[in-house]
Amino acid sequence: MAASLTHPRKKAGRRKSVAARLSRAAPAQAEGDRAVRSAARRDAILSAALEEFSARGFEATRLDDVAKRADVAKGTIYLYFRDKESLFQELIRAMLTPLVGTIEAMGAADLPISVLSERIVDLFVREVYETRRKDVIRLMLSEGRRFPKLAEFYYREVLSRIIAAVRAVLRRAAARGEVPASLVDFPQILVAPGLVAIIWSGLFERFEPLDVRAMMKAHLDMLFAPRRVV
Amino acid sequence: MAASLTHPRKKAGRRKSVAARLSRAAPAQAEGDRAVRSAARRDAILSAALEEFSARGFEATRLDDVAKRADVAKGTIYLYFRDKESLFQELIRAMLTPLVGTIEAMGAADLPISVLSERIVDLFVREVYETRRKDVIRLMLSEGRRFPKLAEFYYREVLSRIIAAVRAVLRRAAARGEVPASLVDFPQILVAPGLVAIIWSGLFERFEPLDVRAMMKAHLDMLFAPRRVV
DNA sequence: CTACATTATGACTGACCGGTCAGTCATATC
DNA sequence: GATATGACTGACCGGTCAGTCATAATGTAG
Repeated sequence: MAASLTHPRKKAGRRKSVAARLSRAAPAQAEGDRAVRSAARRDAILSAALEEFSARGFEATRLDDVAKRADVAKGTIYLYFRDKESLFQELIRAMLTPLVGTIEAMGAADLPISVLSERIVDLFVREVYETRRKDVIRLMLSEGRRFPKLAEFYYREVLSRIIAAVRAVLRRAAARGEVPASLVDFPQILVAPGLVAIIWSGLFERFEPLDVRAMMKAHLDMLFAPRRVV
Repeated sequence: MAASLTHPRKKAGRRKSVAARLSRAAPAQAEGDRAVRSAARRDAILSAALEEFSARGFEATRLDDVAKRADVAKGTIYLYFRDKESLFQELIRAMLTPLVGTIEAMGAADLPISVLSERIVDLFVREVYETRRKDVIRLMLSEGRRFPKLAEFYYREVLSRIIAAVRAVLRRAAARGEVPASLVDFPQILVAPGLVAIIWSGLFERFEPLDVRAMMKAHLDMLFAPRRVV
């Protein structure tokens, strides 16, 4: 499965010719071939959906457009997903679930604050901000409210685990006196500027650009600065 | 116009009877009476729109429902607003514009950081978080992307002025060494937890409640804590 | 009280779109 | 070569809803 979601929106001739080409190329794995092509289609649909949903939002996205973009008939979508909402949720799940492991891994290594700070910024910028995940998170923020199921899934499977990992790191750092203890109570503070940057980039970037890296760095420097008084 | 936006959703009999009642009650100010009733209707519509929009989002909100809630026929809405989008934008404008003055006023007084910190939290909680403005800001975040005009208006008339006011305060504080200089470059950091709290309350409050006051307090304490090194 | 103006109404229209399903055709199987 | 399979298609249907407009109610002036 492992959705690649990169499908480069090829014009492509009729499916006929594609199939014809493939049929002789790999006659051995008829079974596997099917599965592969099926997964590819699913990915194409998810990728098209990502594009459309993040450009227009859930309600305004037409499944006709998703189909067109994925080079697929509308009916095909319904072979892979129960309905529009299901497609939407699947998209978010596929994009955000992998983040958890990455972050938990980072939390496992017990690093000094100075290194950690850099890692956090890097992880966020490279794995989220410069990625389609930025759009997916934006979608989550915008539409989550109208999909309680989705919000719940996201909280249970993603957010709560990320929070737990971050807390663990913060707790150790706090014990060493590297960060204020109250940060352990509100790990949200740590990521707040990241979220604000995502929002800002969608709404106001064109009026006033924002240097995410610099902002996060500045923020972490403030949080992690050595104190006179604890 | 000064939209009150509080209209308590009265069932109310047919307009006929209301008018009949009023017609004898205040015959003197025919002119003023009209203007007053007209403004009241406008407010009723805005108030109903706020309710519906913030419950369902822009696209999913039916003008039929807004009309019903405002105790008005659908056509009446079109006497006061050009179209659905116009109603939406007007709503946001009416709710958020007043904030600017309040914040600029706060910025004018040159207060020590300890007092200021408290004021900021208080202002946010009392004027936004415990208010319908929270919902309006949520709407702005969710839908702003699909209304570039709205985002631009909001940036020009509200955000940029708030940022300017906040920057002025921060600059003075930084000069006194009370806050890190980099905070002047990224005033967004100051409000980031407030925004996160708004988002959180909409999506995850039911799983894990969040004490906004405490979080903002904690955050500001970190930003404003005395440093060993500048 | 009549005539005219203003304001309000809600039935109606037409575009739009999610979801369906009868039919097609490439491929697999015999 | 003949037959079976099921992935795929896209025209179509039914419901929805923003926006319109003919009509009605209310208010004003003479």
